[in-house]
Amino acid sequence: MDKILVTSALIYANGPVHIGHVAGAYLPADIFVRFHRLLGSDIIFVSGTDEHGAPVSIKAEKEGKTPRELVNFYHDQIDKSFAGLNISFDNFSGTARPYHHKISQKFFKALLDKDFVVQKSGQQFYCEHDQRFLADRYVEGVCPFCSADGARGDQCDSCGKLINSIELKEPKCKICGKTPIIKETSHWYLELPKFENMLKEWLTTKSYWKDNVINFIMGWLNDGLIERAITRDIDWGIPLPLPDTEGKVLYVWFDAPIGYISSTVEWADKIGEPEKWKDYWFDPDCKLIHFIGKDNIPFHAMIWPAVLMEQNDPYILPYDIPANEYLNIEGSKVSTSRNYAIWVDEYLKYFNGELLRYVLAANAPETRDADFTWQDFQVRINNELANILGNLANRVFTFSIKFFAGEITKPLSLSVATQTALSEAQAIITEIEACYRNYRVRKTTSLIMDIARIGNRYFDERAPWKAVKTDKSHASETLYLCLELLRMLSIVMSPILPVKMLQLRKMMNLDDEMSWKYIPRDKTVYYISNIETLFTKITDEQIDEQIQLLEKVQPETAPLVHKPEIEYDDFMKMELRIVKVLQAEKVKKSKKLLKLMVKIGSETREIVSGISLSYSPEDLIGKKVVMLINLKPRQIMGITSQGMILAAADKDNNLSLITPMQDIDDGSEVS
RNA sequence: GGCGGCAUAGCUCAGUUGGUUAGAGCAUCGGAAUCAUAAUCCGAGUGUCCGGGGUUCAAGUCCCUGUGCCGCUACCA
Repeated sequence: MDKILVTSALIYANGPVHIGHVAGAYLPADIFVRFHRLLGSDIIFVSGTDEHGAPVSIKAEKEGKTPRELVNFYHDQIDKSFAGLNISFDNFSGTARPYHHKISQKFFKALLDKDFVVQKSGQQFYCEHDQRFLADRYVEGVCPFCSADGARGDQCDSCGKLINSIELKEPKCKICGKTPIIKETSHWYLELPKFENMLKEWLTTKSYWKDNVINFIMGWLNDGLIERAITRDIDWGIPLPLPDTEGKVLYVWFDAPIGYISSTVEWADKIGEPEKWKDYWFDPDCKLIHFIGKDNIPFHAMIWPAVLMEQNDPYILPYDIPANEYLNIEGSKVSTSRNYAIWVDEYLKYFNGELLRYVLAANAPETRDADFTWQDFQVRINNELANILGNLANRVFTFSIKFFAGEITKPLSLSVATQTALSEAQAIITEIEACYRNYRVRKTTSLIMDIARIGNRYFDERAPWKAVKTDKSHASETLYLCLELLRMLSIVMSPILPVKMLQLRKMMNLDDEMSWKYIPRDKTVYYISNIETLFTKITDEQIDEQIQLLEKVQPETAPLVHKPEIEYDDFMKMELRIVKVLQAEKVKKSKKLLKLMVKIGSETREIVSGISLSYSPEDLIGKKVVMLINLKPRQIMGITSQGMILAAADKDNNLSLITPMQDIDDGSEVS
């Protein structure tokens, strides 16, 4: 018997769940787990919310809550969303709980004692007013690269560039708004280079992994690994288990995967067998399987195994990491910051969770990004679930009741047509089993529908509505086989539609106990009663409503971060002029840069501008734009840039050059 | 610029280690049937498998190259 420990990626507890999360990490895991429960495998399924880190603190402060209150709020909301989708975790924990703190500290200590974690000092912003070090995201200022406003300490949203936070210009503390100072601090680093060979060797045993996972990791390994800081200076996190380290916590990406363990420990406690978690985590025959989205590959396939390798306890390493791709919505990428997503709690206000399970299973992003459209949702529900499957059940049930009082017994012998239909179905079921094992949910779904199609075809060919008038046993046999198919379907499809399949079984007076091995066990008599519609159709109006909701989504207008007031003289220091673009060409070996020759009245100058993604050289030649003339020249890709062209950038970094409304001579000053 | 991925029917996608005439569902068209949620079933058509070259008896599949899109990464305002 297989022993399996399944995890779904911990979800960040600063917002709700969207269907992309579900399609990538939760539904495939749940289907896999439910299938293995049918097989009788010894399997448990854990996950939880990732609750630490600066984004939680910042959001909590904005909403006037404590981090714990915020995290609890979202934990509950997320929990409800998963319940609405019938995701059957054995335990769904959170990383702010004592279990997790204890274990994470132990992990850190083990690595520290073995010198895989080392302390190093460096410089960081410190706010004297708030008396604490400021994590990257707690500092905002002017980007040192693009001079955009509102860049965070770790990254500038405007140019997308990663920033070494102390290089941020005009830094401001995000809590009090005051200017922080630079102060010496120290952090602990995970020495990943020491793991390089071990990881490479380990990965060679993973030939059965999905290509996307292996390729991604080998790319990183071949580039060489670098040490990474695993501590931060904030107060919302797991304190370091060391003396004199007040204000230092473990960085989320270090502690998050440990959440799988602490969730298992919590589960063992809940069932009253506190040591039971070791049966999984310490058993070399237990298969540890992480379901994640592709953005999580480096952590799960590299850092996490490295951390596990050097523990004092005999932890198992991941057996498989079936990472899924992304789910787009109506052809566009999900963007949580722009609120372009289908949130599960919203979805559940309109439709049954089982319907989403079906559509996401049928269109799972297994090998590449998939596209979710509401129209496809409607077609799949109406055409496949309602018409093919639901209607098969309905026509068989109503017929049975109408002509046989709902009682159908097994015939003494089966005709050739019946045997053929049966063996076709059995062949498909064998295939389905293999697909479930290999996480091929998409294929599984279509195979299941094929069984229902066999039922419909067989029913039509046998025409029981005619036979019932002349040969009742012929009609009865037809119904019997269809009921058998429905019974098999109720088992085979239960990992995908657990609740609907129970509902189906109830109408057939079958009990809730299901097992894969029961599939071939035919019933001698069926009693049909209390039939109801399994799947109702979705109307065009309902779909239009959803599409409109999606289109209505307004970009969340983030609060503006203002710079300090300046004097008129400060402004007048800038020499802004209209210039005419004479020449423009792409800078070789660069993706974003254009080299421009511009005319400023009597002068011409050469400048480099990072606008290539929004403008091609032909767009620019002859155009008049605004330029900052007296910016200190700078060498960029071997070219001296003597100034800066002004352009506005939106959230997605689409650029728009500033041009004069009416034609005006180049060289004209702007003020 | 480097690394990786993707490109197949009107749409969404399958195509296993190269091997008959490249498939499914949806949509479209024609027909059958009337038990059923107007549901079902049968039949039909549709393809420069992104372009170009190569290896092979044989290429959607392997190699090279070009184009387009995506991701990571580098330079960068």
